[in-house]
Amino acid sequence: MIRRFRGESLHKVDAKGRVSVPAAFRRVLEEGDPEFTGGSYPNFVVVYGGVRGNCLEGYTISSITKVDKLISKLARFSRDREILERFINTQSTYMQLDENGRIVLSYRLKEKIGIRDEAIFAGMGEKFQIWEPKNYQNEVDALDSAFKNLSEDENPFLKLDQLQDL
Amino acid sequence: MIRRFRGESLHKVDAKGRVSVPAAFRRVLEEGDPEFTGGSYPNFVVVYGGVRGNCLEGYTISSITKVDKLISKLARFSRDREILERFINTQSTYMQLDENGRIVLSYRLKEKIGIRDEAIFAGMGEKFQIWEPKNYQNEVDALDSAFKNLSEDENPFLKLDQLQDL
DNA sequence: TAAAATTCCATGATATCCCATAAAATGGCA
DNA sequence: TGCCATTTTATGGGATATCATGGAATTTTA
Repeated sequence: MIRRFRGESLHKVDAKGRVSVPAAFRRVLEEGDPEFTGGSYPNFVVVYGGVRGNCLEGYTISSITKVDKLISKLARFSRDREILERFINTQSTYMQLDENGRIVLSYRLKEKIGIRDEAIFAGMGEKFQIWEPKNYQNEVDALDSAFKNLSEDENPFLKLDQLQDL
Repeated sequence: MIRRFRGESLHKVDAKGRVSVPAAFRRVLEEGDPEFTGGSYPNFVVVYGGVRGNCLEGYTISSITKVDKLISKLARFSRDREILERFINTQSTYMQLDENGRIVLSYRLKEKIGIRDEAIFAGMGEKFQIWEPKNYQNEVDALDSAFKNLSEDENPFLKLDQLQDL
């Protein structure tokens, strides 16, 4: 089975910025790090810039490697490549779980997404997101109402099955 | 794992031009120098000419070697090759980290990119850039607005997914 | 030999490691 | 199926190592 990031949970962020990564997510990070062995702790990548400036996004090594390889196919000095590198490499950082399954959010990262002493982790399949709780609730509400306002043929659930037919 | 240059950080440049290279970048430089051993300090290459005259670009030995090989494929006396060699070979220099993980930016280099007493290091995957902070902010803003003004089918993120299909 | 560059040492700040504990989840097993 | 033993999690505190930076001493070089 290829595990995916699923579920949401709330965690304390202590004075040093340490926060536990949900245990279920750790399993996915371990599977997604080719160099992970029982004795070590998995590496992964956190992207903090990009389209959504209000949350952090965590990627396994193998899924970010896929993205990196695609970017490397673009012409070395092209504007497109520059934009993507800026969003995906410049505005990201490697992280490693510590022995207790935690990571450290630097002051800069906390500030970026408005986190003080609590964080919400949300599974998004191939990636997960880290949100400040209030912002997260707003995001959920916004998505909810956006969905309700869609017409029948805009319904993404229905589009899913159309994709399958191709 | 093949580490890539990720993240951005601000560092002081002292009167002698010394500046710390971000610790995370040092690891990449070490991995990218075939001759690096535990006891030594990694060599790498800084390009100061190139497409953008307003920042320096740092390459690991192995990634600059890739670029060199690409250039070598061009016809020996072609204008293209001459131009590229001028930018990548002539306008570049070898550097080595000192024991504290610093490099020295000569007066000439600092002047070239307008640096006084602070520098921003930005990870760009296979290379990293060194910027004067204000110029860097301008560049980021310019990229941001360039990105925002793109039409749907010009979006480099979406182009990535199309690449995936190839 | 004076200026410039390089090496060596010092230090405060930050990040990392290591241990401790309580709560929760898991797993027998009668 | 109810209870206890064991493991896993979530969280905190203190010790230690690394990092960023400055200054002095030494070497190079022009």
